[in-house]
Amino acid sequence: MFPLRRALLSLEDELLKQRLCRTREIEGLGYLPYGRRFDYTHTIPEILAQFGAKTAEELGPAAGNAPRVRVAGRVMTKRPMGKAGFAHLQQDGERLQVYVKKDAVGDRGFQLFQALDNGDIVGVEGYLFRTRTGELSVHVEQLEFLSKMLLSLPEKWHGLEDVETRYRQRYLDLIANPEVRKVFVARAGLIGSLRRQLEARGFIEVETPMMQPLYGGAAAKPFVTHHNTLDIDLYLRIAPELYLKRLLVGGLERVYEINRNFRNEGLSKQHNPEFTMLEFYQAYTDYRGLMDSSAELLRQAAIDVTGGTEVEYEGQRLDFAHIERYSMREAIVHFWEGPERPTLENVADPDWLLEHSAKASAGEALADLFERMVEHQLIQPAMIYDHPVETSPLSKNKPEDPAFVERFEIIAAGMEIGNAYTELNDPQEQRRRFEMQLALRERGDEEAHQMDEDYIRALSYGMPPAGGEGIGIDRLTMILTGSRTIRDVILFPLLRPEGPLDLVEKLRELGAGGREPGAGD
RNA sequence: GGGCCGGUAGCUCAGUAGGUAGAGCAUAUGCCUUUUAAGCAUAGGGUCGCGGGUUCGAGUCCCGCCCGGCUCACCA
Repeated sequence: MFPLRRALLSLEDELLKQRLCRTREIEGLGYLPYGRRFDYTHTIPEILAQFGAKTAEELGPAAGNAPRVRVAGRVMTKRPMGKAGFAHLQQDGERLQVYVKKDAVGDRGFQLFQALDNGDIVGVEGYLFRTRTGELSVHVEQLEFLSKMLLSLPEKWHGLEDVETRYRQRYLDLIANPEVRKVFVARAGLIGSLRRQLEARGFIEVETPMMQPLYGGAAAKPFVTHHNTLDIDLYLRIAPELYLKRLLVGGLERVYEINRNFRNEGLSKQHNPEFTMLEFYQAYTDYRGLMDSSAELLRQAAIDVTGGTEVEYEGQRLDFAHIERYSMREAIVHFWEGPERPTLENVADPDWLLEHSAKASAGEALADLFERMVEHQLIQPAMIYDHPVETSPLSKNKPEDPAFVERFEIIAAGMEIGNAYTELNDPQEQRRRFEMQLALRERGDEEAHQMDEDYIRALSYGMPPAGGEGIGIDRLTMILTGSRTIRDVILFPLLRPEGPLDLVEKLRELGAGGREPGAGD
């Protein structure tokens, strides 16, 4: 019986088969196809930095004092020419050319060079020189094999363009598209900058539960999971806020956490279900104090990541050295989009507000108008302060106007990138706010805050007056790196799972020396 | 979830009016000891996202589905 299968190998199978043969060939030459430790003298970027400006004369005569180096990298291009050849090795997003000549590496070394495929990882030892065309290169005297690429590299000229593949196989994106690496290096730089600045101000980094029995600190739908031994449902946190403020009660007066939040909501250019937030809490300050300190935090972060305070984003220059401040009412009047620009009297008039929004209360209507008519107009970084109490269940009231709270949001490029307020520390008032939220919940608002009695208990032990702030790391990274979508600043953004790949089966078949178990004859 | 757009060789892309599926890169073989999108010659490589329908004939037209992108809704 002949099992049904395609008569010919597909191209992909053929490439895989060829490369598995190559693996045996490399073994036959006495090299490990998956090598071991390789001590290099320089990384490729180090070589380029150190010797990139040196002339051929400065590098020295070939056999003489030319700098000797050991470097490793992935073969990105290979140009064999008879009994010699060139290749570019890539490491840390940068490339260095190597020149491999049969006379210099010997028969076995040159056979290995001939067996190299694009994508393989090798180590070389030799001396630096400049080619006839002037390119800094390693004249290889010893070649070592470090790792085999069995599949094939994306096209050398266009790189990897397919967005879906870029996200699903980010490693390929990182190999093929050097600018992608820069984005993630910048992201790490942003987080480093924020940590350094906070540490310098006496903040300590803490970690609070990601799995919580009650979810709070934001208005969002949660993910639910289950702990078997305790047999309880837990929520992946939508925010760390209520835990961080418990730490204020405990006397950790300056704390911060940089970690993931999870919100079970839609995906968009600005939303990924898991996203990274910096939250920090500082005892004895208030939202005015935070406005000043976060202006400095952002200014310095922009400098640390981009080298300056002005950032180009989607054709606009954003200036992080001058962050304007508007009250929410002022912002609505100032940035109103469309006809019939309201006056400050209008936006202070509950009747006018309720006429212009479908929301149930004047405060919610104000916030609704701000989001609908104004937020996306705020391109330059801005702080919008004095939010209505209805939408801010954890913020402290303004003493002169209890319908408003001491809160501000940081908006840039039309996106909310931060949210901060003077923390409500009165347990009685907090209880009333939770009760307001419960009333909303009973009216069907799934995202209204839950009653968190343990949090009320913590406040009842006395929380110092404090200010707290959250900054969306992903969105800030977008702005500082010019990324149009949040998926471009998250290494592995959420996608629907793809179907079976069949790779394991192919490897099983080809791994058995190309024989197909059950193929019969 | 709605609307619009897309999925063709490993990669980047063409594919006219419905008439035997193409290019470049990559791969294989040969030549080539300073090339660089190396070059020259030759060759192989396709479930046209999946399934159904219309038709003598479908990559192309129709229907359903899968995956992705944009957008709207949602996301205080």
